[in-house]
Amino acid sequence: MNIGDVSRLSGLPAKTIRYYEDIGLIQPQRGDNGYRQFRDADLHKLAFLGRARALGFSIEDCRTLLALYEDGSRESAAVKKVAEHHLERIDDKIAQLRSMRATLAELVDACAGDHRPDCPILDDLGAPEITEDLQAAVK
Amino acid sequence: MNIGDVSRLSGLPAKTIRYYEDIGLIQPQRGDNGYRQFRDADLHKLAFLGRARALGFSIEDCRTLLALYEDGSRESAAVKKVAEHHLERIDDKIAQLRSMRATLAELVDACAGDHRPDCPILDDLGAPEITEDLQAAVK
DNA sequence: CATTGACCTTCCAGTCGCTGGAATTCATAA
DNA sequence: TTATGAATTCCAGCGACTGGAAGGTCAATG
Repeated sequence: MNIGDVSRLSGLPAKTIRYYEDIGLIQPQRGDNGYRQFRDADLHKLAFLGRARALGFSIEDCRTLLALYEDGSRESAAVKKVAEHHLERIDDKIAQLRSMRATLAELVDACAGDHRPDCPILDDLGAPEITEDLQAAVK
Repeated sequence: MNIGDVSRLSGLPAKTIRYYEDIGLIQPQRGDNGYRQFRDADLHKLAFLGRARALGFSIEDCRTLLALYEDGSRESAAVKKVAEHHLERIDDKIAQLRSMRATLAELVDACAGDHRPDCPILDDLGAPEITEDLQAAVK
């Protein structure tokens, strides 16, 4: 199989596949013409990588997971540890985004969004210690 | 004020402040010794940028917001539009992360995490079409 | 006056995970 | 033969910084 075929089959761009070879995630053989020759095992690895990346695992995590995948004597605890750690990072990120979202939604709600210049969003960015709530509390 | 002072006051690393000057977000003056001289207005801008970045706005959004902030004749609709667009991107990101999280949590739950090699996480990454649910459905 | 140490400067390189583009070669069909 | 498409390598760029090297400046101390 040439790179175009595995690209179509795995759903990964050819550029990405070459990059994965560059960083040592896969080692496809080469034909006489210099073209990469992919076997089923290579395609399988690429599909594995595509799915791990879709779950948000970093490339280094993917490298680890792939090694565990190929190691018949692995302990599932090792895999679970990687996944749990990643899960925590995802949770952290979600929490951070939700906090941003909450603040931003409040500001968007408070903004008239008309032709006038008055804008609670800019007010907050310019001086967050004087928010509507605080102003209300002071009055 | 020197860069160390504004760094402490704004909470932004000095490196970041220099970077913001590089990309034209701020234009501090220079003293005879070549040191950047920050005025209150510069500090104010930096604080504004720090808060906008903390809400996840891109640098280009920040540039836009700063321009609107300094334009007394802006329309709040313009600000709101930027913020709403950003809110949508945040929502997209949260949705994507939650989807990842759900899949990953399922897999982590299904994994014994002991000394044995059997691992539903690797099974799924290796061949997602045969998940536990599907296996159950087939049986 | 010399030295120390904190602070400032610029510039270059690296991060992460690709992605785009240029220049070139190879394969295949009309 | 020629056109087209697919493959190759290499270099550069994205966003938003961050680290580090090499050197200049400042204030205080011995």
